[in-house]
Amino acid sequence: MLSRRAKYGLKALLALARTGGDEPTRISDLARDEHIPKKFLELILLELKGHGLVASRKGVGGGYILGKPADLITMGEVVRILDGPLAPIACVSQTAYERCPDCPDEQACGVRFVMKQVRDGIADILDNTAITDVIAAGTTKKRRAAGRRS
Amino acid sequence: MLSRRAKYGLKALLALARTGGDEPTRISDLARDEHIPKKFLELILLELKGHGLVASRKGVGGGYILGKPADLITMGEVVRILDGPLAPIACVSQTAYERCPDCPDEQACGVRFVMKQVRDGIADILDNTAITDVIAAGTTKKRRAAGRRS
DNA sequence: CGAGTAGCCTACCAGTTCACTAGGCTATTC
DNA sequence: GAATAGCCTAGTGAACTGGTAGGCTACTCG
Repeated sequence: MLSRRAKYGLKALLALARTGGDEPTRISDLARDEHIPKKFLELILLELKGHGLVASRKGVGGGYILGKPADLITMGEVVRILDGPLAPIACVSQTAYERCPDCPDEQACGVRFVMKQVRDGIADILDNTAITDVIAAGTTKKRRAAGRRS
Repeated sequence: MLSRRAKYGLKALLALARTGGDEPTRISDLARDEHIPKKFLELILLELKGHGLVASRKGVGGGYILGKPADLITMGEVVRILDGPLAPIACVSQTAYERCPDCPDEQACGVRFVMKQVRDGIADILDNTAITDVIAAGTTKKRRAAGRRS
């Protein structure tokens, strides 16, 4: 499950990427346009800033801009920051591996076997989709974006 | 995230499928062998029974057996029963669709666009993997089970 | 310089979910 | 009819979710 935190964070980043320039966007504008509770968004952006995905300027004329090129920000990165590991179960996570206490032989575990495939499938999509890809798909959305991935 | 409920449920079903026959297995045996809290497993099996995935017999010599052929029980079905929809976000769910209140145009939503792919990826794996497939993969696990899916 | 703006930071909170546990009831078998 | 094994309802503590509140700090512009 994608939390609202992650959903809001993704929406905000997409919005920032769409406006493009180095003119910062205020939290309140972002919140209004994307229908996100302002104070909550504040927290989310702060966390994204901590990971360098966005940068901010204070005072009049301040706000947020992207912290690095939009094509270097992947959906996977954002989701991992805001929601933690992509893996449905810790014993198949690349970034937060932890073994199940109740598993005598990990290699023989059927649940793990299947969930590993699921994790790989999710990661394959999210780590290979940058926010630029999403925006591009959006602008050409009427004619079924084919061959989306590199 | 896969809850423990779902994990335990899957493990129990796999165990029941492995023993195969029509000799029922007791909850307490299942719990001991699979390292699952007994009372918790009881609840889980009860729910699976409600959906016909397992059947039970009471009294001496009683216990649980599969409620239908193992090759007709998919991982997706089990996860949906115990954990709800596979979709990471409700607006892309097939079984529990719900529109986001904060989305003016669903077709244009970038988050939805990507999460739809994720949902489809997850469903493709889980709905096409029956518990027999998992067991088969386990017995041949040393030589890299290739071409797993139909 | 100083007023206003806009982000920063800490704290708090209600509601829900998760992972169990308790304990009695009921059906079945021998 | 006693033992067994599943059925069923309830409860519970801890963690997480999705916010809100409110003051502080940095920055800009006149």
